[in-house]
Amino acid sequence: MKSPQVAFSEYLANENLKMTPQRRLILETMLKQGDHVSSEELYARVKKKDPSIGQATVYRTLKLLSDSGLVEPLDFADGVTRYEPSYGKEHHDHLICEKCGKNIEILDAIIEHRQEAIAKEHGFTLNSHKMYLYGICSDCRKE
Amino acid sequence: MKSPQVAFSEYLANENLKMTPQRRLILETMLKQGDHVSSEELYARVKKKDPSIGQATVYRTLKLLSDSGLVEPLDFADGVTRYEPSYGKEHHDHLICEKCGKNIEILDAIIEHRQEAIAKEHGFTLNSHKMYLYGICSDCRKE
DNA sequence: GTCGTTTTGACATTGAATTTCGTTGATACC
DNA sequence: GGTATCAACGAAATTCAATGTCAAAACGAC
Ligand SMILES: [Mn+2]
Ligand SMILES: [Mn+2]
Ligand SMILES: [Zn+2]
Ligand SMILES: [Zn+2]
Repeated sequence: MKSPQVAFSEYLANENLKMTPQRRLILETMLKQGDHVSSEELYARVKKKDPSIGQATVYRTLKLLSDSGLVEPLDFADGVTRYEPSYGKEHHDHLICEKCGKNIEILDAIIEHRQEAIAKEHGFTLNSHKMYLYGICSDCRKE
Repeated sequence: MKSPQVAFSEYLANENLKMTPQRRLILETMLKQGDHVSSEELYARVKKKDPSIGQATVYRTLKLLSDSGLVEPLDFADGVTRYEPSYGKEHHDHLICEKCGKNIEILDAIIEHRQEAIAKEHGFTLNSHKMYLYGICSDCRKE
């Protein structure tokens, strides 16, 4: 399997776009950062390495990373779009505590299978899905 | 089962809020309109009946209707929050064509059951969930 | 009627995300 | 080397849904 960096370079080349130091740094930071980062949060982190970078570039690059499938946009309903590295990673959904924000990654074969079946029943080819479960975790329930 | 109008009045009374002509009209229009309306769209429709109404009132009333459980906010990822009447209606999720926007309401007992089970496995009490399936419908695939 | 509270509509403000625009920087060709 | 071309950049302006502010109006209690 190609490295994310190579996959991104190939995507850019394919779209007649260029790999740049900024794009490289943003991808690098995103991969290190791990999960569920907002554009603002990523911008702050990137700025430490390269204070001259603009936040429009971070927004623009996150869009490129989404389009290329390297990164997945998430909607935890907290007012900002968050992202997680998705290249080479198994798909998963999220179980979120509405009180403390705790976020558990879940994957259920039965659900995934039913989603495909439902789409097929209605004549759809399924491209993607979003599923978020919202509740209260055991820690928060104790209080 | 109470009518939505009565249920809303009772909710308002319970919260020490008042039923007003504007709130009545907005609820009435929402119920007639049916499914998947944005606040702007609803505002346009309401304005025809009462041109003096302000759109802040529509936003405010939609919030009340959400809080009271009469209406459900939806996120079809098109940049605006949409709403549908939910009082007395069975919960459902959505299967959306990414090309033509066709929107099919779905409900799968197996999925709903698994969602509960997953939450329980992780010690969560499940409050709600969002599930959207995105794909291409058969009509759009023909072209 | 008066008083006190809630609601309203007009308007201003917020904040994430996008767009604009002049400059920078890489690549290609000579 | 020089220079023409064009994508990409950073700063700032703009967009747009949604929320907040505020003075006036409506309502209810008395
Ligand atoms: Mn995740
Ligand atoms: Mn629906
Ligand atoms: Zn919690
Ligand atoms: Zn379609």
